[in-house]
This record gives sequence, structure tokens and C-alpha cells, in this order.
Amino acid sequence: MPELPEVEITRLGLTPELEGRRITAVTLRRPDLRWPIPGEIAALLPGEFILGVRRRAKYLLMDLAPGSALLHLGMSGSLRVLAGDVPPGRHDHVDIALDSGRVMRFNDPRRFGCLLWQPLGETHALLRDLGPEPLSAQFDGNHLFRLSRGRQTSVKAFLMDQGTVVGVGNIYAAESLFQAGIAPGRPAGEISRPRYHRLASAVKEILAHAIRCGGTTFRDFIRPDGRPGYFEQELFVYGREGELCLTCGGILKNSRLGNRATVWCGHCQT
DNA sequence: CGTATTCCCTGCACGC
DNA sequence: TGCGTGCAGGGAATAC
Repeated sequence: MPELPEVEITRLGLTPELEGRRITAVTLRRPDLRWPIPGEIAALLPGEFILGVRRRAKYLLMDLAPGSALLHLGMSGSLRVLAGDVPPGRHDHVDIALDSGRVMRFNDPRRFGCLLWQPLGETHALLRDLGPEPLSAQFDGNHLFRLSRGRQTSVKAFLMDQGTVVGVGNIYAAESLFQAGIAPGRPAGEISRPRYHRLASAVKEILAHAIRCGGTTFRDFIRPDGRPGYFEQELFVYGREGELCLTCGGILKNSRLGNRATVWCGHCQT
């Protein structure tokens, strides 16, 4: 389930394979993923040079002269770069062939991902109302404190809201709240400024650490070169409901918040 | 506007 | 062994 670290790891793996390459062909084996794949993808990409691969939130942007292809991995998507003669398998929905003889292949069993188009100079509606990047200076405890005043929703839902800060999904929200010692169900508006400073620091540290580990391969994430990530070995709470807290030895609780599984320690998180 | 809920989709774990 | 059920979840859409 790709969150910011997994998307960033994907970007890092794609960049040396894609940057400066010319696209020779686009193969769409489905007309749609989450949304229909716009005609510009098949019409405009072949022949274009890939100028760069950027990331904004959990979106990847492949920059070409006439605009950018926008990719989201949803929760089961992955991008791999393979030799051009590797036959496609189940759920290999899109191929982008390169003049290197290799092919970037988009696999997504659950099809929550998307492939969209953004003309040069425009910002796609999906990118318009996003909060700051968590690893940027714009994101800090003051930002969280200010945005949370008057909010009744749980701090976990608040943290996972992409308008608050981007890139934090269920795994990293749970881990960040654990490291900050904050109970996930606490109303966002009731949390003090010092505690939000701790939370912002935890988010930054955990995301940066997860990127260094190559991301989290909990079920299906895979890097462009086929290797897994190793951060799941560092998880303190996510996926560990009923097991022992690694800090205090208590039993980790499991509840549902905002229709998401939420694991936390009732002793360490208050 | 804020908040909670539903829905999209497939693979897999589970219980009978 | 096979079948039904529930869950996983990003995030848009919908309802209130």
C-alpha cells in the first residue's frame, strides 16, 4: 500500500531508467483504471522525451514537453522497468516502451490507481487542494496546531487528510502517533502545540527512515527493479494488534477510526 | 464548511 | 476441497 515513502522509492528507481529516454510506444490493456485513461496518453506520449520524474504527494509526474503524465499507485499499484520482451502478466494494465529497449510496466490488481494527463502549465484538479509536503519546511508543529483548532475529528483522521499534510496513510499515521505518544482517537482540536511539534517531528523522522529502508512491503509493494522494501521490520504498531508493545510490553489495541484499522498502545499513547 | 459514510476493486485469510 | 464472508485501503463522492 504505497504511501509517500513507497512512491518516493518508486520515483528514485524510475529516474535513471526514464530520464532522457524517448518513449517509443504506449500499450493500454485496459481503457481505465480508477478513471478512464485520457486519450492524450496514447496520442501524445509516443515520440516524446522524458524530461524528468517528479513526485507530489502520492502522485508521480512524468514530465514531457507537452505536459505531464500523472500516476497514482492507489493501494496495490506498482511500476517496474523490465526488458522489452518480458510477456505481460495478470493486471499489467499499461506499458510505456522506451528507446533503451526496456519497458515501464504499470501493474495494479485492485485498480485503485490512475493514469491521467496534465497539459503543460496546468495543475490537475487532483493536485490543487493538497497540503504541504511532510519533509518540507512548510510542514511543522505550528502548521498542525493552527489547522487543527476547532476540529472535532480524530487526530489520526486529521493527519491522514491530504489537505493537512500529504503522503501520510494508515501505516505511517499509526507509526507517527505511536512515536509521538498521542492516542489516535483524541480530537485534533484538543491537542497542544508542544505535542503537535512532537508529532510533526515523528512524521518527518519516520518517513525519512522508511525511504532509507526502501519503503514498506506489507503485502504488495515492489520497487521498479523488483526488490522489496524493508521498513515493515521496523513497524512498532501497524499490523501488530494483539501483540506486545515494544516499549512497555502491554498488549496493542485495535479499534476503527474513520473506517480504518487503527493499532495503538493504550499505555504509551495518551 | 466540517464530519461521517459509502463506494470502487481484487486477493487473501478465515470459518464452516 | 470448496464456498461464502469480511477485510485490506486512497480518496472521491455523497449525505447530512
